Amino acid sequence: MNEQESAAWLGLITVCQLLPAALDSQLKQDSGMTHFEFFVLSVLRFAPEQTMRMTALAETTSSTLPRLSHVCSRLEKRGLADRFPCPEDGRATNVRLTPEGRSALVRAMPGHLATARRLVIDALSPEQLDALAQVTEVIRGRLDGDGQPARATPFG
Amino acid sequence: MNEQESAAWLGLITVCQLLPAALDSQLKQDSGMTHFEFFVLSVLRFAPEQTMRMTALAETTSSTLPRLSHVCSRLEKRGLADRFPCPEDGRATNVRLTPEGRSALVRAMPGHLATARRLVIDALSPEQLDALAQVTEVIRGRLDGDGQPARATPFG
DNA sequence: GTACGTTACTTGTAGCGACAACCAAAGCGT
DNA sequence: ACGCTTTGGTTGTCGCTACAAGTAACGTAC
Repeated sequence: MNEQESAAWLGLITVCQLLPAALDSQLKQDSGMTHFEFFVLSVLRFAPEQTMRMTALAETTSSTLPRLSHVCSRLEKRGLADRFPCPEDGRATNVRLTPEGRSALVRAMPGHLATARRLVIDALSPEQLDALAQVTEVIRGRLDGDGQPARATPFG
Repeated sequence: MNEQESAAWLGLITVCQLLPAALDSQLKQDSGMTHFEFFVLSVLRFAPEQTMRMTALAETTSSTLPRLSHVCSRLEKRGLADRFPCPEDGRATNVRLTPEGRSALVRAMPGHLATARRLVIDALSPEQLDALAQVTEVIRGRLDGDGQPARATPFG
């Protein structure tokens, strides 16, 4: 690894360690919820009927099904969401954002948005934002197409 | 948040969620250690005498002291590191990389490096790597100077 | 219609990190 | 020398996530 590469790598893993902690900390303190919980509620909010299947929700939140299941249990216990069996598929479960969930989300929004701006968005130029979006998209592609590929050349 | 901003933000938090998991998974599977443990060993390796104070190690690994303490306990239990009181300061503790720790690190290196290349480094152009290094550096600065500032204007 | 495999979730367990409480040694003022 | 504060670290508890195992419903082949 040359100097440029290790600078980028070290920077990335450092941010990956610190940023989630900072987001969790702010949301936990100000709104009593995890960043992941916040994210789940956010996604639900823009779904039709504020409702989604567990699998779909897990996919769009880049999470695993067990994790989401646990999180939904907590949200349900707090009255922020509720689950009911899917009418069309007896195996599936639907999660729905409750009015309380929606209002909790709305209350949490400004503080979280301010944090996002302060820590990241307002710190970067438009060009840097663009570059960040591109870079993260590329990495996301690699992470999705994971498993054990490794060889990318057509002659592998 | 405009489209550009939300693309960058969403991309970043997604990567922050997936990348650490991927790194942990690979290292756990192939070498039986966490990415953070690997990182700690890596830092120790290049310290004089392969030795560092807990506080200094916590700082350079961007971690908290309690966390590092727990991790060092585990490493010590596995014989990869050992701790001894600092001669110059009775309050302080020194951590040292053992020969076994060094060899475990060396064994884990190639696989981890390959993963880093596959998921991130080889996926990006030199310009993108540069941009990534810059962006993460800026964010790191914001995260460090955290606490409760928020107001940056001289008239705040 | 029944056996088999797959899909969709849930639950239990174990491990790691955050936070707070704690203890001990230094530094400092008097 | 004596307290007070600060610094350096450890320990205990709780909450969250990963992983594995379990359950239930669906689809399909026979």
